[in-house]
Amino acid sequence: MREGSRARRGKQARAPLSRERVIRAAVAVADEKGSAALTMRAIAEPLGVEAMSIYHHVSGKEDILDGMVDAVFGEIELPPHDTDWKSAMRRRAVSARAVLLRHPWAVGLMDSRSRPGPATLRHHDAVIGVLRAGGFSVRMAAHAVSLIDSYLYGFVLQELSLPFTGAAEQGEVAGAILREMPAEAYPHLAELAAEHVLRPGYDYADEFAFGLALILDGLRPDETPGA
Amino acid sequence: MREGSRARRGKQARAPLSRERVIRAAVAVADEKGSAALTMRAIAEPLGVEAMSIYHHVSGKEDILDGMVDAVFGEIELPPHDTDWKSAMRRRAVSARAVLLRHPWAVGLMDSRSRPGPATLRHHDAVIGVLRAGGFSVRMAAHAVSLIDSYLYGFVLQELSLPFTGAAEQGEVAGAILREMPAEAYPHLAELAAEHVLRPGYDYADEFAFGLALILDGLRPDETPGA
DNA sequence: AGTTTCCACCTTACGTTGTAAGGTACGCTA
DNA sequence: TAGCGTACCTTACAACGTAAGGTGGAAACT
Repeated sequence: MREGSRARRGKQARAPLSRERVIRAAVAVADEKGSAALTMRAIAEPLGVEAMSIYHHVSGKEDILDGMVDAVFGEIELPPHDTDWKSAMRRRAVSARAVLLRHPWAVGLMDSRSRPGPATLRHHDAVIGVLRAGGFSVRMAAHAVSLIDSYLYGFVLQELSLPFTGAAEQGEVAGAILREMPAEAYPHLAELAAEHVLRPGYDYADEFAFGLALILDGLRPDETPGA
Repeated sequence: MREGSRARRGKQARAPLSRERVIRAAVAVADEKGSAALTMRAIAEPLGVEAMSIYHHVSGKEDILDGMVDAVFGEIELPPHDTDWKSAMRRRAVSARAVLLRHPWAVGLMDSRSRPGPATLRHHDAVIGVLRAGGFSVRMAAHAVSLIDSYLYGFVLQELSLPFTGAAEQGEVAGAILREMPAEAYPHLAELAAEHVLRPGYDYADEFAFGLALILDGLRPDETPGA
């Protein structure tokens, strides 16, 4: 029995590490310095600790990455239960996109990381739950989750691979790329850039709502006949 | 004038390197050993060359990664011009998915890589071209491309993050995960697993067609009114 | 022909990475 | 007081990307 052994009176030493504190620090480093700067030494430093000390609380870097992905899922707003499934799915998707943009390294980590954490499982469980409550069959709920999440992750992936983030910058960079791109070789790309992307007010982020609406309107709780 | 200086008669030495040969070798290494094993030394070895020699033909590893992504786009079948836009888009998407599964590292490289190569540009140009020919306005074509590609990349991303690849393995691993997952904590997940994913004959790959059909059926060439 | 240039590749070396192995100091229990 | 566990540190190593400079033979000029 060693209950209460956590008590830590007097001698105000540095708070002890924990898996959670390590992962939180890792998320902060990745957010601020980028995922390439996410080294064990960089994680340890803001914790006031040497790199090797981390290994007493996580099993290795892979473990940290798993934890980071789960932490991100924990930030995503669960779909609300007090509306129709469509509004709930939309809210969840919008929240998820915001979170994934706030942690740009997250989508990149998602492939290669196949062991979901508790927050991830709870998240998916809630999403399926809302669909089931909305009248979706198990099979249709599976279809819907796959479709919505594919769109979500793919959209963010594309958004992140654009060489800019704000609508302001957008025109500049796109214009520069377009300039060094032979317009006669790629006429449709050139047309799309000139008449759409480079127009003032264009923001790729606006595309998200279009696709999401199309998908949600296409989904229906009742099994599609003959499928 | 040094035309013809490429002539290389007699003395059958090792064929000289080139950016293209380096990139091809890199693709082969990533395909066979995984993207983690994609080191300069690993790329050099099958070329019969030391790592540093590569730097005479590419500017660095980033350059190789850019080239690899472009090579992957080059493998994707361009949408055919001799059918309706919907069939063409479907064929292209199916081909793209096959290629991305053949090179599992490609989706992961796509974010972080923002300078598109010629094959990538030609690919996108052809896709937009088919949509325009099908009656899509520039604006609607942009919507459609964004939507379809988001779904495509996102679907493959999810497919790759599954800890298995064949339908056979699928049941086993999913069953194992489910066993160590408290069913009462994630009831909907458990239900979905038990009644859908673990059923014989289930294959996540089949989901692709469902979402793609829904998206393509939701798209229409004519501008949506009021948008 | 002799000389020079140059190109393709190699050697060596450096700083950084993840992490294995083992050391050290403090506080709890006996 | 003795012993031990916990929590952190030190040192060390193989492998990474790549900077800097070397080498040797074929091509190009005189």
